[in-house]
Amino acid sequence: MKLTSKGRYAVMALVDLARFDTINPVSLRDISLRQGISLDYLEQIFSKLKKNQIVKSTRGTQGGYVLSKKPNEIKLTNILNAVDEKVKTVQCKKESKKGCNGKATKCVTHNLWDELETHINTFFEKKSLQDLLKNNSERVN
Amino acid sequence: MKLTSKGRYAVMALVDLARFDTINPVSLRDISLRQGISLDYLEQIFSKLKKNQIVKSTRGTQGGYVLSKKPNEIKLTNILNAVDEKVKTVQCKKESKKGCNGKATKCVTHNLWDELETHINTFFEKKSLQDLLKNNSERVN
DNA sequence: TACATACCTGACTAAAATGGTCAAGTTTAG
DNA sequence: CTAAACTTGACCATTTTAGTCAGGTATGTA
Ligand code: FES
Ligand code: FES
Repeated sequence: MKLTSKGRYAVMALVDLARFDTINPVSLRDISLRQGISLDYLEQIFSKLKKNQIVKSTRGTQGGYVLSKKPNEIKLTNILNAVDEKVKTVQCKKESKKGCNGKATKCVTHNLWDELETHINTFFEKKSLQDLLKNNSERVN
Repeated sequence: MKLTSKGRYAVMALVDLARFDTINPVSLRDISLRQGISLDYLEQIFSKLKKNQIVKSTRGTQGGYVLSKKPNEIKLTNILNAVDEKVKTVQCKKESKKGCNGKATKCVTHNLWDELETHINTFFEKKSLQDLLKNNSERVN
Protein backbone atom coordinates (compact mmCIF):
# COMPACT_ATOMS: atom_id res chain seq x y z
CA MET A 1 0.00 0.00 0.00
CA LYS A 2 1.19 3.48 -0.72
CA LEU A 3 0.70 6.74 1.08
CA THR A 4 3.25 9.23 -0.08
CA SER A 5 3.50 12.96 -0.34
CA LYS A 6 1.84 12.91 -3.71
CA GLY A 7 -1.40 11.79 -2.13
CA ARG A 8 -0.85 13.99 0.87
CA TYR A 9 -0.27 17.04 -1.31
CA ALA A 10 -3.31 16.27 -3.41
CA VAL A 11 -5.52 16.32 -0.37
CA MET A 12 -3.91 19.42 1.06
CA ALA A 13 -4.28 21.27 -2.20
CA LEU A 14 -7.90 20.31 -2.60
CA VAL A 15 -8.78 21.42 0.89
CA ASP A 16 -7.14 24.73 0.09
CA LEU A 17 -9.08 24.90 -3.13
CA ALA A 18 -12.36 24.13 -1.43
CA ARG A 19 -11.79 27.04 0.89
CA PHE A 20 -10.88 29.64 -1.66
CA ASP A 21 -12.59 28.81 -4.94
CA THR A 22 -15.93 30.27 -4.01
CA ILE A 23 -15.47 33.47 -5.97
CA ASN A 24 -12.64 33.05 -8.46
CA PRO A 25 -10.59 30.18 -9.76
CA VAL A 26 -7.55 29.59 -7.60
CA SER A 27 -4.12 29.64 -9.21
CA LEU A 28 -1.63 26.94 -8.43
CA ARG A 29 0.83 29.61 -7.46
CA ASP A 30 -1.41 30.66 -4.61
CA ILE A 31 -1.79 27.12 -3.39
CA SER A 32 1.92 26.62 -3.73
CA LEU A 33 2.61 29.63 -1.53
CA ARG A 34 -0.06 28.93 1.05
CA GLN A 35 0.68 25.24 1.45
CA GLY A 36 4.39 25.24 0.78
CA ILE A 37 4.31 22.80 -2.12
CA SER A 38 6.51 23.08 -5.19
CA LEU A 39 4.61 24.66 -8.07
CA ASP A 40 5.97 22.27 -10.66
CA TYR A 41 4.99 19.31 -8.57
CA LEU A 42 1.50 20.70 -8.07
CA GLU A 43 1.10 20.90 -11.81
CA GLN A 44 1.75 17.21 -12.17
CA ILE A 45 -0.75 16.45 -9.47
CA PHE A 46 -3.46 18.70 -10.84
CA SER A 47 -3.04 17.27 -14.27
CA LYS A 48 -4.16 13.94 -12.83
CA LEU A 49 -6.92 15.47 -10.76
CA LYS A 50 -8.23 17.08 -13.91
CA LYS A 51 -8.12 13.89 -15.93
CA ASN A 52 -10.27 12.35 -13.23
CA GLN A 53 -12.78 15.18 -13.26
CA ILE A 54 -12.12 16.28 -9.74
CA VAL A 55 -11.18 19.79 -10.76
CA LYS A 56 -11.86 22.06 -13.71
CA SER A 57 -9.41 24.60 -15.10
CA THR A 58 -9.57 28.03 -16.65
CA ARG A 59 -6.59 29.26 -18.60
CA GLY A 60 -5.20 32.72 -18.99
CA THR A 61 -4.87 35.63 -16.63
CA GLN A 62 -7.04 35.25 -13.56
CA GLY A 63 -7.37 31.60 -14.46
CA GLY A 64 -6.91 28.71 -12.13
CA TYR A 65 -8.69 25.67 -10.80
CA VAL A 66 -12.11 25.06 -9.32
CA LEU A 67 -13.61 21.93 -7.80
CA SER A 68 -15.88 20.21 -10.28
CA LYS A 69 -18.18 18.89 -7.59
CA LYS A 70 -19.32 19.94 -4.18
CA PRO A 71 -16.90 19.18 -1.34
CA ASN A 72 -19.22 16.64 0.19
CA GLU A 73 -19.36 14.73 -3.08
CA ILE A 74 -15.59 14.34 -3.31
CA LYS A 75 -14.47 11.34 -1.32
CA LEU A 76 -10.92 10.71 -0.27
CA THR A 77 -11.01 7.54 -2.36
CA ASN A 78 -11.58 9.58 -5.47
CA ILE A 79 -8.64 11.81 -4.75
CA LEU A 80 -6.17 9.11 -3.90
CA ASN A 81 -7.16 6.96 -6.83
CA ALA A 82 -6.76 9.93 -9.12
CA VAL A 83 -3.14 10.40 -8.18
CA ASP A 84 -2.43 6.67 -8.40
CA GLU A 85 -2.19 6.04 -4.71
CA LYS A 86 -4.20 2.90 -4.93
CA VAL A 87 -4.65 1.10 -1.66
CA LYS A 88 -3.36 -2.27 -2.64
CA THR A 89 -2.36 -4.59 0.14
CA VAL A 90 -2.57 -8.05 -1.40
CA GLN A 91 0.40 -8.97 -3.51
CA CYS A 92 -1.36 -11.29 -5.92
CA LYS A 93 -3.93 -10.62 -8.59
CA LYS A 94 -7.18 -10.95 -6.73
CA GLU A 95 -9.07 -12.59 -9.57
CA SER A 96 -6.47 -15.23 -10.16
CA LYS A 97 -6.65 -18.48 -8.28
CA LYS A 98 -2.90 -18.39 -7.88
CA GLY A 99 -1.07 -17.08 -4.84
CA CYS A 100 1.45 -14.28 -4.62
CA ASN A 101 4.35 -16.70 -4.57
CA GLY A 102 3.28 -18.28 -7.80
CA LYS A 103 1.91 -21.34 -6.04
CA ALA A 104 -1.41 -22.89 -6.95
CA THR A 105 -3.15 -21.69 -3.84
CA LYS A 106 -3.55 -18.37 -2.05
CA CYS A 107 -0.90 -17.71 0.56
CA VAL A 108 -1.58 -17.93 4.29
CA THR A 109 -1.81 -14.18 4.67
CA HIS A 110 -3.99 -13.43 1.70
CA ASN A 111 -7.21 -13.10 3.64
CA LEU A 112 -5.57 -10.85 6.16
CA TRP A 113 -4.40 -8.29 3.63
CA ASP A 114 -7.66 -8.45 1.84
CA GLU A 115 -9.52 -7.61 5.04
CA LEU A 116 -7.11 -4.78 5.71
CA GLU A 117 -7.69 -3.37 2.25
CA THR A 118 -11.41 -3.29 2.84
CA HIS A 119 -10.87 -1.76 6.23
CA ILE A 120 -8.84 1.12 4.84
CA ASN A 121 -11.01 1.68 1.82
CA THR A 122 -14.05 1.96 4.00
CA PHE A 123 -12.32 4.73 5.87
CA PHE A 124 -11.50 6.62 2.68
CA GLU A 125 -14.94 6.17 1.26
CA LYS A 126 -16.59 7.67 4.27
CA LYS A 127 -14.43 10.76 4.37
CA SER A 128 -15.18 13.64 2.07
CA LEU A 129 -13.48 16.97 1.52
CA GLN A 130 -16.34 18.51 3.42
CA ASP A 131 -15.34 16.59 6.52
CA LEU A 132 -11.86 18.01 6.35
CA LEU A 133 -13.11 21.54 6.02
CA LYS A 134 -15.28 21.17 9.05
CA ASN A 135 -12.47 19.60 10.97
CA ASN A 136 -10.09 22.38 10.30
CA SER A 137 -11.81 25.70 10.23
CA GLU A 138 -14.09 25.24 13.22
CA ARG A 139 -16.67 27.26 11.31
CA VAL A 140 -18.98 25.62 8.83
CA ASN A 141 -22.50 26.60 7.83
CA MET B 1 2.83 4.30 5.81
CA LYS B 2 4.67 1.24 4.72
CA LEU B 3 3.53 -2.23 3.90
CA THR B 4 6.20 -4.02 1.97
CA SER B 5 7.29 -7.56 1.46
CA LYS B 6 9.40 -7.45 4.57
CA GLY B 7 6.30 -7.17 6.71
CA ARG B 8 4.42 -9.57 4.51
CA TYR B 9 7.18 -12.16 4.73
CA ALA B 10 7.44 -11.75 8.48
CA VAL B 11 3.79 -12.60 8.90
CA MET B 12 3.92 -15.50 6.46
CA ALA B 13 6.93 -16.96 8.16
CA LEU B 14 5.41 -16.69 11.60
CA VAL B 15 2.22 -18.37 10.53
CA ASP B 16 4.33 -21.15 9.12
CA LEU B 17 6.26 -21.30 12.36
CA ALA B 18 3.10 -21.43 14.45
CA ARG B 19 1.96 -24.43 12.49
CA PHE B 20 5.11 -26.46 12.64
CA ASP B 21 6.97 -25.58 15.82
CA THR B 22 4.93 -27.82 18.08
CA ILE B 23 7.50 -30.59 18.24
CA ASN B 24 10.86 -29.31 17.08
CA PRO B 25 12.34 -25.93 16.31
CA VAL B 26 11.80 -25.03 12.69
CA SER B 27 14.77 -24.17 10.51
CA LEU B 28 14.69 -21.16 8.28
CA ARG B 29 15.55 -23.40 5.36
CA ASP B 30 12.25 -25.22 5.80
CA ILE B 31 10.31 -22.00 5.93
CA SER B 32 12.20 -20.74 2.95
CA LEU B 33 11.22 -23.80 0.95
CA ARG B 34 7.62 -23.97 2.07
CA GLN B 35 6.85 -20.29 1.63
CA GLY B 36 9.16 -19.47 -1.24
CA ILE B 37 11.13 -16.76 0.51
CA SER B 38 14.85 -16.21 0.07
CA LEU B 39 16.78 -17.80 2.92
CA ASP B 40 19.18 -14.89 3.29
CA TYR B 41 16.33 -12.45 3.46
CA LEU B 42 14.57 -14.54 6.08
CA GLU B 43 17.67 -14.36 8.22
CA GLN B 44 17.53 -10.59 8.25
CA ILE B 45 13.89 -10.68 9.18
CA PHE B 46 14.27 -13.24 11.95
CA SER B 47 17.13 -11.35 13.43
CA LYS B 48 14.72 -8.51 14.08
CA LEU B 49 11.96 -10.78 15.29
CA LYS B 50 14.38 -12.23 17.79
CA LYS B 51 15.52 -8.86 19.06
CA ASN B 52 11.88 -8.11 19.75
CA GLN B 53 11.31 -11.34 21.63
CA ILE B 54 8.82 -12.71 19.20
CA VAL B 55 10.83 -15.83 18.48
CA LYS B 56 13.52 -17.79 20.26
CA SER B 57 16.35 -19.61 18.53
CA THR B 58 18.30 -22.79 19.09
CA ARG B 59 21.63 -23.14 17.37
CA GLY B 60 23.35 -26.14 15.97
CA THR B 61 22.07 -29.16 14.11
CA GLN B 62 18.35 -29.65 14.52
CA GLY B 63 18.21 -26.07 15.69
CA GLY B 64 15.81 -23.48 14.47
CA TYR B 65 13.22 -21.04 15.68
CA VAL B 66 10.23 -21.30 17.98
CA LEU B 67 7.59 -18.76 18.90
CA SER B 68 8.32 -17.23 22.27
CA LYS B 69 4.66 -16.72 23.10
CA LYS B 70 1.39 -18.40 22.26
CA PRO B 71 -0.09 -17.54 18.88
CA ASN B 72 -2.99 -15.69 20.44
CA GLU B 73 -0.60 -13.47 22.36
CA ILE B 74 1.25 -12.32 19.27
CA LYS B 75 -0.56 -9.42 17.67
CA LEU B 76 0.05 -8.22 14.17
CA THR B 77 1.19 -4.91 15.61
CA ASN B 78 4.03 -6.65 17.40
CA ILE B 79 5.21 -8.32 14.25
CA LEU B 80 5.07 -5.30 12.00
CA ASN B 81 6.72 -3.05 14.55
CA ALA B 82 9.49 -5.58 14.98
CA VAL B 83 10.45 -5.43 11.33
CA ASP B 84 10.21 -1.64 11.23
CA GLU B 85 7.03 -1.45 9.28
CA LYS B 86 5.64 1.22 11.50
CA VAL B 87 2.28 2.49 10.49
CA LYS B 88 3.11 6.13 10.25
CA THR B 89 0.74 8.27 8.31
CA VAL B 90 1.33 11.77 9.62
CA GLN B 91 4.35 13.50 8.20
CA CYS B 92 5.16 15.68 11.17
CA LYS B 93 6.41 14.83 14.62
CA LYS B 94 3.21 14.29 16.55
CA GLU B 95 4.46 15.82 19.77
CA SER B 96 5.70 18.99 18.15
CA LYS B 97 3.36 21.90 17.75
CA LYS B 98 4.77 22.52 14.29
CA GLY B 99 3.26 21.27 11.10
CA CYS B 100 4.77 19.04 8.45
CA ASN B 101 5.57 21.95 6.20
CA GLY B 102 7.58 23.66 8.91
CA LYS B 103 4.83 26.15 9.60
CA ALA B 104 3.82 27.09 13.11
CA THR B 105 0.53 25.25 12.93
CA LYS B 106 -0.54 21.72 12.03
CA CYS B 107 -1.43 21.29 8.39
CA VAL B 108 -5.01 20.97 7.17
CA THR B 109 -4.74 17.23 6.74
CA HIS B 110 -3.04 16.38 9.99
CA ASN B 111 -6.15 15.20 11.78
CA LEU B 112 -7.14 13.06 8.85
CA TRP B 113 -3.92 11.08 8.78
CA ASP B 114 -3.92 10.76 12.50
CA GLU B 115 -7.37 9.24 12.41
CA LEU B 116 -6.30 6.87 9.69
CA GLU B 117 -3.32 5.79 11.73
CA THR B 118 -5.57 4.92 14.63
CA HIS B 119 -7.94 3.15 12.32
CA ILE B 120 -5.24 0.90 10.94
CA ASN B 121 -3.55 0.26 14.24
CA THR B 122 -6.81 -0.84 15.75
CA PHE B 123 -7.06 -3.42 13.02
CA PHE B 124 -3.58 -4.73 13.66
CA GLU B 125 -4.04 -4.80 17.40
CA LYS B 126 -7.11 -6.94 17.16
CA LYS B 127 -5.56 -9.53 14.89
CA SER B 128 -3.34 -12.19 16.37
CA LEU B 129 -1.41 -15.02 14.78
CA GLN B 130 -4.06 -17.33 16.15
CA ASP B 131 -6.67 -15.64 13.99
CA LEU B 132 -4.63 -16.31 10.91
CA LEU B 133 -4.20 -19.95 11.73
CA LYS B 134 -7.92 -20.39 12.16
CA ASN B 135 -8.58 -18.53 8.99
CA ASN B 136 -6.35 -20.69 6.94
CA SER B 137 -6.45 -24.24 8.11
CA GLU B 138 -10.18 -24.53 8.68
CA ARG B 139 -9.37 -26.75 11.65
CA VAL B 140 -8.68 -25.30 15.04
CA ASN B 141 -9.57 -26.80 18.39
C1' DT C 1 -2.34 43.77 -30.35
C1' DA C 2 1.01 43.00 -26.72
C1' DC C 3 1.99 40.68 -22.75
C1' DA C 4 1.74 38.84 -18.41
C1' DT C 5 -0.38 35.24 -16.15
C1' DA C 6 -1.48 30.69 -15.62
C1' DC C 7 -2.29 26.22 -17.44
C1' DC C 8 0.01 22.18 -19.94
C1' DT C 9 3.42 18.55 -21.34
C1' DG C 10 7.19 15.70 -21.13
C1' DA C 11 11.79 14.72 -20.19
C1' DC C 12 15.10 14.43 -16.74
C1' DT C 13 17.35 13.38 -12.10
C1' DA C 14 19.27 13.00 -7.20
C1' DA C 15 18.32 10.55 -3.35
C1' DA C 16 16.11 7.07 -0.80
C1' DA C 17 13.87 2.70 -0.20
C1' DT C 18 13.33 -2.01 -1.55
C1' DG C 19 14.41 -6.63 -1.97
C1' DG C 20 17.43 -8.91 -1.95
C1' DT C 21 22.72 -11.42 -2.39
C1' DC C 22 27.30 -12.66 -0.63
C1' DA C 23 30.89 -13.72 2.53
C1' DA C 24 32.54 -15.05 6.72
C1' DG C 25 31.80 -16.38 10.66
C1' DT C 26 29.96 -19.08 15.57
C1' DT C 27 27.45 -22.74 17.94
C1' DT C 28 26.18 -27.30 18.95
C1' DA C 29 23.90 -32.08 18.17
C1' DG C 30 25.29 -36.36 16.86
C1' DC D 1 34.92 -33.44 14.19
C1' DT D 2 31.78 -32.07 11.14
C1' DA D 3 27.54 -30.74 9.12
C1' DA D 4 23.43 -28.20 10.04
C1' DA D 5 21.73 -24.08 11.41
C1' DC D 6 21.96 -19.61 13.48
C1' DT D 7 24.55 -14.77 13.26
C1' DT D 8 26.53 -10.61 11.50
C1' DG D 9 27.44 -7.22 8.40
C1' DA D 10 28.67 -5.49 4.11
C1' DC D 11 27.19 -4.94 -0.45
C1' DC D 12 24.21 -3.99 -4.56
C1' DA D 13 20.82 -3.66 -8.59
C1' DT D 14 16.49 -1.92 -9.37
C1' DT D 15 12.58 0.83 -8.50
C1' DT D 16 10.17 4.55 -6.47
C1' DT D 17 9.87 9.11 -4.82
C1' DA D 18 9.83 13.78 -4.98
C1' DG D 19 10.80 16.66 -7.21
C1' DT D 20 13.29 20.13 -11.22
C1' DC D 21 13.69 22.05 -15.80
C1' DA D 22 12.56 23.53 -20.23
C1' DG D 23 9.73 24.30 -23.12
C1' DG D 24 5.32 25.13 -24.73
C1' DT D 25 -0.21 27.02 -25.31
C1' DA D 26 -4.29 29.68 -24.10
C1' DT D 27 -6.54 34.00 -22.69
C1' DG D 28 -8.02 38.07 -19.95
C1' DT D 29 -6.67 42.73 -19.66
C1' DA D 30 -4.39 47.07 -20.75
S1 FES E 1 -1.43 -12.03 -1.06
FE1 FES E 1 -2.81 -13.10 -2.30
S2 FES E 1 -1.83 -14.99 -2.30
FE2 FES E 1 -0.43 -13.95 -1.06
S1 FES F 1 0.78 15.87 8.94
FE1 FES F 1 0.98 16.76 10.89
S2 FES F 1 1.09 18.82 10.26
FE2 FES F 1 0.90 17.93 8.34
